[in-house]
Amino acid sequence: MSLEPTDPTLDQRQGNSTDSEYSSPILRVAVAGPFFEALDYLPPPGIHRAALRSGLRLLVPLGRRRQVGVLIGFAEASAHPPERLKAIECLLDPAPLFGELDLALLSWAAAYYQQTLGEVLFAALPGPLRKPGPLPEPTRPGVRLTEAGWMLDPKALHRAPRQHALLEILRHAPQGLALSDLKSQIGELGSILRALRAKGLIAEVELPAAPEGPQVFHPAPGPCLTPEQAAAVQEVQASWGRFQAFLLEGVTGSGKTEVYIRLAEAAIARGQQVLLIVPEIALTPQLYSRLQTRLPGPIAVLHSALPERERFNNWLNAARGSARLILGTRSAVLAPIPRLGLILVDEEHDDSFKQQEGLRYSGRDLAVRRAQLLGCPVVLGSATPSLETLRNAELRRYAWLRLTERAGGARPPELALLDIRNQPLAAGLAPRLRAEIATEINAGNQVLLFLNRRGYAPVLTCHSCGWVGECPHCDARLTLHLADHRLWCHHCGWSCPFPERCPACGGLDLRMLGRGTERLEDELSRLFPEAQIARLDRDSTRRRGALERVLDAARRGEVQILLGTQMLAKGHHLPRVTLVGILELDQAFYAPDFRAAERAAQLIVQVAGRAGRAERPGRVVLQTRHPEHPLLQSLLREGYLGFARAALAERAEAALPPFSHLALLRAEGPELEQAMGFLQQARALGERLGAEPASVLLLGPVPAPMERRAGRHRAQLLLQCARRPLLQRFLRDWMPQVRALPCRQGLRWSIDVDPRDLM
DNA sequence: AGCACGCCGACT
DNA sequence: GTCGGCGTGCTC
Repeated sequence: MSLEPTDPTLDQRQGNSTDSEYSSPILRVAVAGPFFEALDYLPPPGIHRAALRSGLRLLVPLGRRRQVGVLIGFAEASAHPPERLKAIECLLDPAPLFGELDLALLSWAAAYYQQTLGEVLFAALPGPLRKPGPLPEPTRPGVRLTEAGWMLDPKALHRAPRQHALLEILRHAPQGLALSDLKSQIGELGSILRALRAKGLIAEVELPAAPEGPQVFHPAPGPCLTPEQAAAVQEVQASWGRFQAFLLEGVTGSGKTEVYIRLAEAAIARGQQVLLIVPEIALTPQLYSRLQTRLPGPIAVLHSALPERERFNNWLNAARGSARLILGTRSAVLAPIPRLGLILVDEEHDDSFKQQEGLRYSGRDLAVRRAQLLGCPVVLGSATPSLETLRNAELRRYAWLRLTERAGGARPPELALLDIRNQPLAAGLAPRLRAEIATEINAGNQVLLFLNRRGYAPVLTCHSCGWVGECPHCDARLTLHLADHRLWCHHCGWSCPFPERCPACGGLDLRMLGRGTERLEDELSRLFPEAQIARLDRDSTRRRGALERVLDAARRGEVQILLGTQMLAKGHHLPRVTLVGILELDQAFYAPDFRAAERAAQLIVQVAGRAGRAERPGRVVLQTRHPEHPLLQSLLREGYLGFARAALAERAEAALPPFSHLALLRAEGPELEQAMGFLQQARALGERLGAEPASVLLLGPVPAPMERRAGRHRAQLLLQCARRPLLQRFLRDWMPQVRALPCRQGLRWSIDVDPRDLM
């Protein structure tokens, strides 16, 4: 029978026909591609209507290609010309991967962040499911005996007992055994496997993943809750089954994690799944092992650094409901979780929740939105809540839970400003800080020094002619790294060998100005020759496990001075530290970026939180040339909340977030004029949109703060609006027009809704 | 994003 | 005379 209606009157008849093929509704399908809305398809012939359920992956024809799509809904009619509708090719999954609420979240995210549905979808799907193919069965890596392995005389390996033992075990498992099972039987086996593989006795196999059914666990008992923790747990439990956002404001060491665990326990006991998102991959292993001893049932870890297969298995366990707790970084908030009943966001203030490339979204904000869609509680935890979350708590949109005591009765660190104007500095340290460091070291304590700049020196200059080393591709100075004797651009990654002579005048008097962590380490070793010094920054921790090694050494007390960048601020337990010195954070309080002061205050409090976590009291010394700065003063006198109050007053004054909402249109190209021209046109379109959304302010375009970066010239147009819905409506009307603008060669642009910074 | 179509320079 | 450069436009 023909399915080619060309006459619209035919359509009429077909609409009324009883033939199910003609009366079937339109399928709305999200496909990977530049589509901001779902595409309409016809059902495939010969498939029963009931088999078509939203959340299924489909194979759809698109142009002359076939693409993966996800069925997100049904419609009675299509806006697309009916004769041009195609039928879907086939179903790819036996059962839907996404539930209605998962899909609602993804569609909402695409619309809110002005991204294509496909982009959001692909961010939500693990790699193997993005390819057009049936749902692969989850596997885990294993080994089995080869032909040679079976033939081998067991006596042949009498001089390698461990290899022999492994072969004996494998003889009883013709299908092979999973590496994880082998490991639990004979411990570390990397070298044994390598040896046997080299002899051709074993081969790798893919084994079916163990079914992650409910297992019998005997969770370790937790500590007694403090009254504050108990109250927090109780208050969240009072809102089971309905939407409520909570700010869990807990000073460092107050036991926020214990509150998460108790809540997760309770949700799991109700048969629900729990989502816990954390800002950094580095924080997951520690947290994972702690959760594992306390919570029943499988935990699925989801982050991008996981091997693809493992990530896929875990994703599937989340999607099929067998994982009880999903622990992940921001992208985990997009994963389908059918019985999700509680969402926890740890360190909610952290910038890394906002993805900066490609799909720009805030994991934290999506977590709140997801809880709202689901009707469940969401807990945002932090010692230093973001100003927007504090504002929401102040307005009672979020319930405000506070943990003010440190668990175990540890004293909070004392914060002091040290005015370094007119002070003779050595290694960048004022005499008083040097003296305090010496005292602590001599008393057998640890000192932590924070300097947020890696490398040896941020500037290399010629004393004869004034030449300064600059990146050929960026508007930035080159940082000198002595370890590899090179100059590096920290913005684009370009580098060159350290010059022998001045490239401009040939002079030999090249001087290194300023100080990074590498130089600080160098100078400290001369100031405190007997002290063991360890440095933690991206350069020193490049090798796998280096970070943990240094932290372990510090915890064992083998290190007296620990110095590093903001890497030090992130949740690591350093109970022996009694003195924290913060060098050079002044720039942050005067930086053009409106969030710089907030970030600096958070950093100070977080770094301070490393000190005196055990029975030893901690002291924090902040070196500054601006001890009178009002924000610094409020932080010193009234703590983080006092700072936040002052900073919020400044934001209100300037109508900056959270008192307004922003979107940033960025453009970059080989020439600045192109980028500016594009934004100029975009602005003109916005102005013509005119009268009604006049409440949206268009500011710019202006060149970006660092105009040239990686050889490209960048500019930006800022949108500011007092009310989020108005800004959203404006974007909805404006962006389609912006997308239609001609995009001349080499020009790239992107829209960033709720930008974290304006750089 | 792919992958077509389309209209102008250096090759057999 | 073609092979191929990537500018423009479409995909339900």
